[in-house]
Amino acid sequence: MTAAMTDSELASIIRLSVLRTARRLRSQRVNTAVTLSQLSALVTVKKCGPLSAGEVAAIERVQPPSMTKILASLEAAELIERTAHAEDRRQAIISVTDAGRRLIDDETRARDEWLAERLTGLSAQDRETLVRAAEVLDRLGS
Amino acid sequence: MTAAMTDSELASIIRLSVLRTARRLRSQRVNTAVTLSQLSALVTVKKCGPLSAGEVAAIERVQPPSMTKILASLEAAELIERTAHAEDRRQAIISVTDAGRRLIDDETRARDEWLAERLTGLSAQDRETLVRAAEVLDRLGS
DNA sequence: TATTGTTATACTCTATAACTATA
DNA sequence: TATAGTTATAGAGTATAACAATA
Repeated sequence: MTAAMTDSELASIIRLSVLRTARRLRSQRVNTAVTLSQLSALVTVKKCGPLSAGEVAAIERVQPPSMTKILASLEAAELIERTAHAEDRRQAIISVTDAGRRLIDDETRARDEWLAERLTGLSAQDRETLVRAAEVLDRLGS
Repeated sequence: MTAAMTDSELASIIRLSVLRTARRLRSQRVNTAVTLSQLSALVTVKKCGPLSAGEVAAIERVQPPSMTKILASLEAAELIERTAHAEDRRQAIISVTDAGRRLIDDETRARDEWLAERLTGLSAQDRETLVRAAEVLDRLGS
């Protein structure tokens, strides 16, 4: 039956499912320290090493002005820091502070509680499906 | 390797993937007739038959005041209509108008274009994974 | 009193347009 | 001129608290 599904039908199913799941994840206000968008950017900087603001925006798939705001709040909270670029004074190299690393650990754990609880009830096959789907979704946009 | 993955690790992967995909889907401003949240509610009313406002909010997993706004805009655009409930005058029964049905067809096609384009490039196995993942995700929150 | 829904308000998220500083 | 980033502004999306109407 999946074989008979058109791209448009498949797209509709995925779109609605992703939208609703994202809504539920975003509404998990477990800890008011940082928002989900801030946490996501912070994780990216930690994972992908020191980056310029533009590079973080590209990876997170938001426009530069949106990232400016996110980074400003992270910097104000001393979760990231900026150091001068050696050759280009327009750019600043952004890296995660020790406090940022600690917060990622705490916040990720707290935020994932809701999701992890439900994942516990899944079969090994369902879990495998989700891991593969995450990989496929990430590949879609690149 | 998936077997060795903790719930928290799995949750992180899914959370980031869903967040970024949702961002991309939402930013698809292909047609300014309705927003993605409005379209989603409209599709729900069409699919699940005539519903009260509270029922739509529950299915869409938003709080009642959020749905009030969404429904008000849909009604102003004459995409839905309300009829009195036979027994309970607090409720109004919401249904999709003919214009609403036409808009769903047009808008869904336009919005899914971006996604459908990318889905075309996927293997049958990847498509199958996405369909199954959508089912698992929908099941998670219920 | 309990339930359904709305109004008032505020905050998050994100975008586009215009601007500054540097290359 | 072109590029990296920021500031200004606005609109979408959603929530909580307080309220009104009806059961």
